Amino acid sequence: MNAPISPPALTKNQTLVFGVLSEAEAPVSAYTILDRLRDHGFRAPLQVYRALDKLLEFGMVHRLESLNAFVACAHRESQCCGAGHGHGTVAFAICESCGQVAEFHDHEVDHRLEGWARQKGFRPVKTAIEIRGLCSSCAA
Amino acid sequence: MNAPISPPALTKNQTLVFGVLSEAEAPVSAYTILDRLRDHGFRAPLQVYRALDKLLEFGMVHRLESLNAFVACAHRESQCCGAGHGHGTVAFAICESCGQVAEFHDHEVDHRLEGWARQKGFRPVKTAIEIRGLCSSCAA
DNA sequence: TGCCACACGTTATAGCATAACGCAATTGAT
DNA sequence: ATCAATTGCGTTATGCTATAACGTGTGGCA
Repeated sequence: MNAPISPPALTKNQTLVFGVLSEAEAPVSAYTILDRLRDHGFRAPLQVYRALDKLLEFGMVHRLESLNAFVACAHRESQCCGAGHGHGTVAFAICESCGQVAEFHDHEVDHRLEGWARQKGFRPVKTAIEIRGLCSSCAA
Repeated sequence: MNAPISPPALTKNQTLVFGVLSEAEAPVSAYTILDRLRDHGFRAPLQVYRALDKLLEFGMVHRLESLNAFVACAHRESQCCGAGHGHGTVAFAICESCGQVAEFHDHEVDHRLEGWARQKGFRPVKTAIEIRGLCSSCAA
């Protein structure tokens, strides 16, 4: 369930924004994206936010709530969950030293959170799991 | 582990800010807190943020990352985990219709996330789990 | 042709958070 | 008692994040 909308061809702005996120080594804020695209004609925040909205809708990027920043989705064509994706909630581990983000998901966590919701009659729409800390390199 | 610092006597500003959060039925933004305390002499955002920083440190309030807002901690003197608290990560279910927030924790979720971290050598500092959706009343 | 949906561009504004300065009160060791 | 260190406080200014509201252009399609 909760499958992202299938990605149609991207528009020019969407392509540019996705490109910035794909090349980045760490989450990027909307205003940083704007700055990096000034040479491509970007002038206003809305150009970025509108592209981001669509990319989020397509499931191609994630928003990190605790950072107010964005990353390209790291698990396209990926590992588990059988055909395609449509995995459950994605969790993020964010290194506060080097900024790198690891993306993963865990069925058991999903089940537990779903179980709580079912029991309480809460209908989940979107779940954020973000672990801030130090990655193995930085914790050494 | 991760026990909040024991709460010393609160200062005047901390008491006022905590009062606003305690009486609120839903998360409150820093600027809303400011507005509600203008009659008590609050004039600037920093008065609020400084009090919030301390209350967060004492474990008396939580910040909701996906909302940029704050709530009083709902599980003082509480249910599980044996003596006192010192529970693990707290999760929030946030109703996007009525704004109410339910606070809970789940050991199994904690264990799974800790397990992932241990396996990856990631050292967690603070974890946010926020489920946005509709509460049972609003989903009806 | 006329309508609709959608992306886009621009200006303005709203909302969230902190830097940097200086003063006042408290504590606590000498 | 006094000095120094710490902590909270107040103020001004600034920066970062996000959206409202308006108008233009383009492509599909009855």
